[in-house]
Amino acid sequence: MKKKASIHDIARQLKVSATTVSFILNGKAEEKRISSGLEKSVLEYVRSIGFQRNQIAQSLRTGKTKIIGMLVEDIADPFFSAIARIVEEQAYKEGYKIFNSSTENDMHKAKALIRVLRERQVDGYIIAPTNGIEADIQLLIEDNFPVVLFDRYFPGLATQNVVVDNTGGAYNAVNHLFENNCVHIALVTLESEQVQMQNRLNGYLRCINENQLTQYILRIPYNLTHEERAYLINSFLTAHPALDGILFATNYLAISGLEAIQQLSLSIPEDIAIVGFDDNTHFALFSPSISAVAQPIAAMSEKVIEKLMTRLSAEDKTTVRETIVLPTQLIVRQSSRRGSIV
Amino acid sequence: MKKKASIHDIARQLKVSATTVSFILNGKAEEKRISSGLEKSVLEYVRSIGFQRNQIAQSLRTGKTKIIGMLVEDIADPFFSAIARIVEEQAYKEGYKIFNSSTENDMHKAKALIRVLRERQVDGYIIAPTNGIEADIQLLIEDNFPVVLFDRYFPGLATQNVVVDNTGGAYNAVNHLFENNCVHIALVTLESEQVQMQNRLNGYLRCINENQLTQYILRIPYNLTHEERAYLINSFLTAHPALDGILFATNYLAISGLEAIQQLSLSIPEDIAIVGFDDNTHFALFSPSISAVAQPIAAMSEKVIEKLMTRLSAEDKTTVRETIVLPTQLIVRQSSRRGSIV
DNA sequence: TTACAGTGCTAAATCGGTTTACCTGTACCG
DNA sequence: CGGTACAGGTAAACCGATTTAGCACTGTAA
Repeated sequence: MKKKASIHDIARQLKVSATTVSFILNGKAEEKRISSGLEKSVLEYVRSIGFQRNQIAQSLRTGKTKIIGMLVEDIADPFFSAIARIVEEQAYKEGYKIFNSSTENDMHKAKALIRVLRERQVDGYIIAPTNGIEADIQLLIEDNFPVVLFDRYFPGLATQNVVVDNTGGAYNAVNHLFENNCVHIALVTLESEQVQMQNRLNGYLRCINENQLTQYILRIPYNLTHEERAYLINSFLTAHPALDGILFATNYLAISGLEAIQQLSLSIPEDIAIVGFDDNTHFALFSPSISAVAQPIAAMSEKVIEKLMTRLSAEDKTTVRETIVLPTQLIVRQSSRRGSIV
Repeated sequence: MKKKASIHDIARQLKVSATTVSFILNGKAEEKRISSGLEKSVLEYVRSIGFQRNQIAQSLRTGKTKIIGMLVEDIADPFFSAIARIVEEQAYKEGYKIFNSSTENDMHKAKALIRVLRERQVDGYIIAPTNGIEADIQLLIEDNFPVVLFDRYFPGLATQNVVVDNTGGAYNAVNHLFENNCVHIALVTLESEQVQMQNRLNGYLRCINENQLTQYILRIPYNLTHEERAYLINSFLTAHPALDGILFATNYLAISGLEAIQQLSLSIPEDIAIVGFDDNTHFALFSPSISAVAQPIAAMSEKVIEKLMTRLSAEDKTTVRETIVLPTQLIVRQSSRRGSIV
């Protein structure tokens, strides 16, 4: 392995000091009163040997790694991977790299990952938090790290948060089902105390109560397989034959629900109308196509990285507490169109 | 921001040398003849203050960052994100983190990303290469970096490669269509010289020739939108009304193809039978469900990381050239079942 | 008594940058 | 001529770990 040239090697070759080379490479030639002749010849030499600075050494000295730690639920989930993609791209433009990790919504994994990220000296954090890591995040804040939470957050923490209007999105979806002649509308959700799930539940309940309907709620445990979820939904549908509309609180619950509905040979939307929370590229191509509450993924990602970058480059290191709520959009497709009551 | 404790701070507190602390923290106490009493009290103190070593400093000194650079085509693509997930998990177990970046199959982006990863001193590379970066990878090899290519590779390079049997997979898919009574079978593929696409083409051609069928090939440029692709496929189908079977060479081509077929109101599989290359969780839920050539994603990911880890921990730094070809599996669903010729 | 081995521990160099504090020489001013 | 300002640079400390070489002491055998 060829030994890589260092700034000192360059200095030696050109018979100048390493300080000078460093100044020039950092564009401080003028500020530090290096003659433009010398500047030019150093830059020329640096280019000619294809020098690349060692970022590790730089990080050690400056205390800045230009790395952002990101914790998502599952990087293979289309929602999170779409966000990761945009965040990575924006960060790249600012010279940052991302350490991305999947928590699987497991608090112990999340805690361990935060620990690793701290050892790695990341400059800031983007986290879709699991339950039970409130204290760990509090410690990050106390140590003055920029932290942006997204998708869900802890109301008690002084973080910057970027979420969607889960309550409104769920309300609109249920209301849409009601307007399409559904009167026994169920919510299939996760057994989860996370704020985004609570809000989807709240939106559902608000609409149910406003219209004096009966509530039907199925709570599915988090770590089940697709088949197990489909089985539970199947049983639920069988137990409540009156159901004529369902809001699925997540993307993959909708997928499992479709499976169950197929098993029972119910037809959509005639027997039962459905809407999913969180849209999916494929929903438009199912037949019938699936209605969904779409989250503004690009806008979310950009807000997340924008907020983090602002904190990272801020002189003022005081913590900011701010929650940005982005609107959802109900995309009506075939699965929920049954002609309105009128 | 609380100043984090360093190994020197610990040494000062305990009135021992930093050397001693370092030895103990690295489990070399016995080897370096540190008394077990001292070892215990250092470990105790370290635990009590929740000390975390600075990995940056460690990396600078040892020359190992324990970071792997990974280049995929698009981290938001389900194929790549599924692989990224497994690779990340395995790497984590060995104490490695991953820098993941999307090349968008753009050679300039890929080159720039490799440069960044080098500056960041990553220990090894996992790359789904784009065209035109053969030379850049060659440089990595010359500098003795472990490099594992996957999904596609350059036959001329001394890398370790993990790919699937693209030729066989395509052959089987076409053969399956033929056995299901298709006689005008098209291949819808990308305008790409990459080896995996060439091999899918070869598999198609082999089966077409063996059975003396006519070849119909549509090559779609790489960077089109879903709508543009659907439009091209629509025109192609219109121009060749005799077609009764299609193999789509990628996941998203199949999706765009479905759109085109819907537009033309053709019924699947009666009018036209289809098979996609690369399976998708949702294909089973379409109606009709979509047949696909499934790639062994878990096996690929594990091979990739296993090969890289072996090279990383090898004493012997000589380059290994090896290509692992994993089998694909044809998953027959409704979209291609039309009763055989018999 | 000397020499040698082993025990227990540490000083200092090192990795490759950045940054602070200062040095030397020349020009200019009054 | 003395003093000041500025141009053009550099030496050395520093970031926080690892690692090499070796020091001081004790015990033991010749």
